[in-house]
Amino acid sequence: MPELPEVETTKQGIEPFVVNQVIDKIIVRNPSLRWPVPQSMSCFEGMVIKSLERRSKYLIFHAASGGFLIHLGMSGSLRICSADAEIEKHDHIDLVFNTGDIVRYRDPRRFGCCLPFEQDTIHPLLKNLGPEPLSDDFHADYLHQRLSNKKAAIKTVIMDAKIVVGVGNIYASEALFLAGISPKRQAGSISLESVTQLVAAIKSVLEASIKQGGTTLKDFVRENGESGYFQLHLNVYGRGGENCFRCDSPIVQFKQGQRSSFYCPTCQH
DNA sequence: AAAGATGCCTGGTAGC
DNA sequence: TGCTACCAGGCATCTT
Repeated sequence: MPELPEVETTKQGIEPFVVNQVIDKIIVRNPSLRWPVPQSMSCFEGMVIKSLERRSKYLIFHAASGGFLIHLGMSGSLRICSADAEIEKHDHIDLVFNTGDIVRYRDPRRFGCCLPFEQDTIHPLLKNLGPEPLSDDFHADYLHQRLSNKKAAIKTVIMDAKIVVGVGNIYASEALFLAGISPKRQAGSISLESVTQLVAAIKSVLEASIKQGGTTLKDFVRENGESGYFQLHLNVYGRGGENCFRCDSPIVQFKQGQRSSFYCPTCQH
């Protein structure tokens, strides 16, 4: 699953092949993504890509006029191909550059999207997003203020993109473990001191993961975008029934909303 | 009205 | 070998 670190890794991987390059052709083999890929994507043919930006888990291609955004959903990837590369089953979109390089979008589950926006507009999907977790705008006072009076469980709140972007299911569980906070805790009940630890934990988990992504950057450009959180040392995620590395008591798995949560009842309160 | 809870899209994989 | 259950991100659409 591309989480924020994977999207950042992808951005860095394709950037040299994209920025200041001209798109010759956009081939849409299957427009049935989360939302249909509009015909109007062809308007970018002949245009130069001026910059590439990541916001939350969106990649934003800024063209000479307007641009488009790509979300990788949960199974999407972008990779650099040459013209003779074999097209595989789930390769839905090609951005063919006049250098001969192709940015190929693959997404088996088609939960992702590719949507254009007009010059000087912000796409509705990018409005109302909270701060980037690794930016200075995401700090303890901010989060503590946003949590105040919230009755929902802390885990669901930190996964809410209006509060902070890019904290997926895996990182939410891991960060709460590092901060010693139970995922069930009512968000508004958490002290500023604990929130401070939580903010630090979110940043460190994401930073560690981006570092991991960096190690696979070369492989990514060569062929596959498989880079991974799975290389991370996971303390609780996916470890239901196994023993806590810190206290040796069993990790508990349960459902929060529709999602699996993992925590150590001894270490997290 | 705002906040919280639920639904939905899809295909790979684990388990039998 | 084939089947079913399960999982996941995040927006849309309900409830309360």
